[in-house]
Amino acid sequence: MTDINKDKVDIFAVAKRAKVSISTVSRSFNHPNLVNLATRKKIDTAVRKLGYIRNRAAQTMHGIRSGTIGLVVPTIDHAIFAEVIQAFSDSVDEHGFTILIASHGYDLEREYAVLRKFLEHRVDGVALIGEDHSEETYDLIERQDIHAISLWNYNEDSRLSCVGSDNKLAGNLAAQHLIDLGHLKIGLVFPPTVDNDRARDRRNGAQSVLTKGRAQVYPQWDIESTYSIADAKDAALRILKTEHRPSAILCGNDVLAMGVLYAARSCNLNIPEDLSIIGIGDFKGSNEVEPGLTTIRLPAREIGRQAGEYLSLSIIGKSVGRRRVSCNIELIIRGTCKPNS
Amino acid sequence: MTDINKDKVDIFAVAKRAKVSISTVSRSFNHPNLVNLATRKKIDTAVRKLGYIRNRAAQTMHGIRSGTIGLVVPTIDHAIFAEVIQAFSDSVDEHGFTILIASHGYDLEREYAVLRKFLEHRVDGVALIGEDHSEETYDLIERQDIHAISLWNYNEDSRLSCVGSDNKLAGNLAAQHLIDLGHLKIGLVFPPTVDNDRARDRRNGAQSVLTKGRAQVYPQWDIESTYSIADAKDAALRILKTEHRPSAILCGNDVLAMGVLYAARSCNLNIPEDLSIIGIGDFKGSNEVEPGLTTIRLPAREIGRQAGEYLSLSIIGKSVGRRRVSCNIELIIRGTCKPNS
DNA sequence: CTAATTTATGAAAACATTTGCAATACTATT
DNA sequence: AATAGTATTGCAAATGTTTTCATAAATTAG
Repeated sequence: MTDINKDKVDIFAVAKRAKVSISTVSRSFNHPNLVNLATRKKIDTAVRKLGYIRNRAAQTMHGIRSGTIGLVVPTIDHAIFAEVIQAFSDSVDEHGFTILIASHGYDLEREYAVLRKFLEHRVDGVALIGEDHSEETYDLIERQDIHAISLWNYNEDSRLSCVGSDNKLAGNLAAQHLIDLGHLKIGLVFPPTVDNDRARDRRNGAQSVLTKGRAQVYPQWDIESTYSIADAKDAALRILKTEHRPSAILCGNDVLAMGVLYAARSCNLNIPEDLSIIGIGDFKGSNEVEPGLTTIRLPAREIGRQAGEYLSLSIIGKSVGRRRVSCNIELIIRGTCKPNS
Repeated sequence: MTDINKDKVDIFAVAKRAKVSISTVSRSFNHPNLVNLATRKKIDTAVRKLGYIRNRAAQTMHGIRSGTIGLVVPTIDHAIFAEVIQAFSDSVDEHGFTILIASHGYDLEREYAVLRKFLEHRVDGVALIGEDHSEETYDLIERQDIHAISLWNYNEDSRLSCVGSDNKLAGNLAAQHLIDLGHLKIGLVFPPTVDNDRARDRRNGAQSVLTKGRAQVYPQWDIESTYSIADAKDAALRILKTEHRPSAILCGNDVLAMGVLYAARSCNLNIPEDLSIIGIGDFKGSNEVEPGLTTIRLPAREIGRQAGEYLSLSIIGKSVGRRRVSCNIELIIRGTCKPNS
């Protein structure tokens, strides 16, 4: 077999084998134009024979970028975050970055801990979801002066650069659609809003329009459900089984809306004849359910892509300063809402 | 404010401020029992005041583990991989590892490139999905002698350690269930099987049972669909619209089954009266759809968790050698299949 | 044919740590 | 009080690179 020098395949081994100095080897990687083609070839074959792989840790020590970006999400296992993560990852990948990822399960203390860990790894930048973070977290980011960006929510007063959509507006639009259709008895299914600005904004946005529109939201129609179809279905069953039920239900996101839809079906209610349902998000599958889910589309992939792009450029130095990008949202009318009769 | 020495908060700065040598500072982190409590406290306050964060890159250069594990997946944006990733991440996190993640979009060349990149970052271990990898990839893993594990598929002859389920058996079980119910005209909706051993195994598993059971699978009922509800729905519509349609459809995974379910609904077919549907996976929501999806449960979280645990231990040195873990699968009977009349 | 460039290479310092070894100070034992 | 041990600390070498500076060789110009 090729003689792999089992012990220590470092730049010295390569240099020795190629009969040049380590400086030349290093140069042939970093500034190939400064080294003679012939020697470069010698080095190349040595690298190949030895199976040498550069050590980024050693490079990082020279102030050279680590080539990593830390991404902290509440949870990976969400239809919606998965989509953002994918787009973000693809986008930074194009600039040569690799992502370190960790989830904190909606626990801001853990988020802080994760961020610290990332900084130990000397990530070149970090991306967080939303704007609810502990003061310690914001402090750390500012003190360490690290490139940072907040994804998913847009806020013109954001403390960090942000790329996202206006979740309050999303709530507004959803509620307005129901009001426009003449619904006045409206149920609400939302996830917990503590430490979750996105959900909070949507909820507030919806509430304010409903109040203005003189809609009724009886407390027993106002239900909290974790992000899970199963939970939402259970929650919805509680609303729907009361004899006095709303004519429409507004959901904090499409997964919850799916749960409500299934709950309705299991109660033998026809959608949208007996109940209108509107979601927020426009997740995969929302278009395909029968009937198609009426919802507010949030451009997840677009947000991930733009955030990755901006953060990369900002690290590379081609873009500077804070920036706030608002990604458009829109009402997608499908089959789960109809005018109230 | 606290005086953060903007330029260079390294171990020297801490040492200086705490009036000790850098060795002592280093020791107080790595072997706290070797340093006096009083000095440890001095160091601690210095660290706090300066906002010092250790540099793992520098540590890594001493043969100390980097504390990272590379996870290479075909795509992050899949209900099922998201779940595995989450469980894997949580599991390795408990041992202090952080994951580097990248997707290759079912392109094995890219997978190899990603693996190389991970090795440059000196990950302590890598996890790959399935067993279809390029020879180069396997080669690299063996040559670099890095801790590696393959997730998701179980195979007693696997080249790497593996934690997963027997996908062939999953196919067997699904097909057998349909045969047991008396179905003989069966449609198939599967994802592309090139470079995807999981899908291939399921398909082969299903086929062999169907053949043995003398079921008919006309070519026009044997459809390929990418992993997407939308695609699967379209594909299914093509099968269902022919006058001569199967009495049951077996799907390569639950997402595809969902698509088929919606397609059936949009054709006004009653499930399971007019058509039986069986999936593989038991994803989130499969239980909640109406009717609940009959499927083969693959324990995604369990696989992720066990893989993370095993890989961590193997890196830490508490476990050695190849190991193959088979996670149980089971038929989950819900509402989408009924005996053929 | 010599001087002035340009091209190609190597030596050594720098990067931020860890750790083996040696030195010092303190405590317990006889 | 002297000896042996133990606890605590510092010095300096080592880790795997990159990069500055210096030097040597090759090329071009005059």
